[in-house]
Amino acid sequence: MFGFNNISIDKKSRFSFPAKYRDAFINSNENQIVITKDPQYPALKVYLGSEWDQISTKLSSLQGLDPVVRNLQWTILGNASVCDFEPSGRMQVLISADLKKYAQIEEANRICLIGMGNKFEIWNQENWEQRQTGGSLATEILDIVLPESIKDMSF
Amino acid sequence: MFGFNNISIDKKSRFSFPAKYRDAFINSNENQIVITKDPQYPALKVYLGSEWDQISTKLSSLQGLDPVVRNLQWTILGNASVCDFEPSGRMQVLISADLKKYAQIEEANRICLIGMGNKFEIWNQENWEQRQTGGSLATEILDIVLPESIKDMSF
DNA sequence: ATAAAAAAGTGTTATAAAGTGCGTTAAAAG
DNA sequence: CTTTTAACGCACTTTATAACACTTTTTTAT
Repeated sequence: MFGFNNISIDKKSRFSFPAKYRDAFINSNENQIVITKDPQYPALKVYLGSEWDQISTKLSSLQGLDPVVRNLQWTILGNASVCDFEPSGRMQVLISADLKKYAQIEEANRICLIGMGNKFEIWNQENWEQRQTGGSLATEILDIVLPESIKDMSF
Repeated sequence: MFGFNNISIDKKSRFSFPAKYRDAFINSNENQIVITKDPQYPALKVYLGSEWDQISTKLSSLQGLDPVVRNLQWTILGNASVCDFEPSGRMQVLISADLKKYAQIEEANRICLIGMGNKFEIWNQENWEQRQTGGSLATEILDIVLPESIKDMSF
């Protein structure tokens, strides 16, 4: 599941996955989708249920006294929104007001949905374009020193 | 699969692979083609499905908290367009509006398709000629410091 | 605490746009 | 001259989205 999609969100903050991903969803037997915050950028991560189970299990088992780990746990686990998902249906997902705000897509009625293989990212258009052209974003958090325990995780 | 081809794209932004590559496609049993952005130049990369599987698997497994890695993941994975491909048929492939724009082939109805062995590149004519004659392109991104993890990858 | 009102969430339908398939014409190669 | 290949045009199909209606939950006022 790859590629760039500029799609609309309706008045109730729902978007639909493009139809081209339907077969992949059906084949992987997913019936849940999880949206949460991206820990580094003003963007959202969208995981398939099975992928989320792995990540959340691993992340929540880590040593919670390390402040970097604890921050990741708060950001990723503490903001996750689990949605029932019917791949053979409309593949619609609601974005909560809180997550919209975090990704700065409050007023816009369009989002960029980026397929990254086993997960998706959701960006507001301006931020995505700025990232693509190498521009930096005010809110990005890059210079953290990662503890060994999460260096092998790919969120 | 080598060589230079100047071919047309139709009103719906589709091009067809030249017939001379048909046997090679049939022999390698490909039924998918993936187009994505070239990370350094305003051009597109075209991979065979099997080749893409290798590249995307490796790239998505890398440490996603490293900003250079993440940029490559965005560019290559996040812009990939997977097309069903029937080597015995018309071998037609659609170029998305977004990729057209990136490769600066918006208005033109011709492209240069360059066979590079196991992959192809798509250029707009002027950019290709400028590259061939040693000219530089405004948008090229060459001076990134690559992390060890991707130094052995050939995109 | 209860009822009314408002807000939030879910689902359906209609229409325009985008994508796909295929036949025909034009051009190139043998 | 015949055959193959590339380009074009059209019709059909699928997809995306906006508008609308309905249901559930939350809030507010009595």
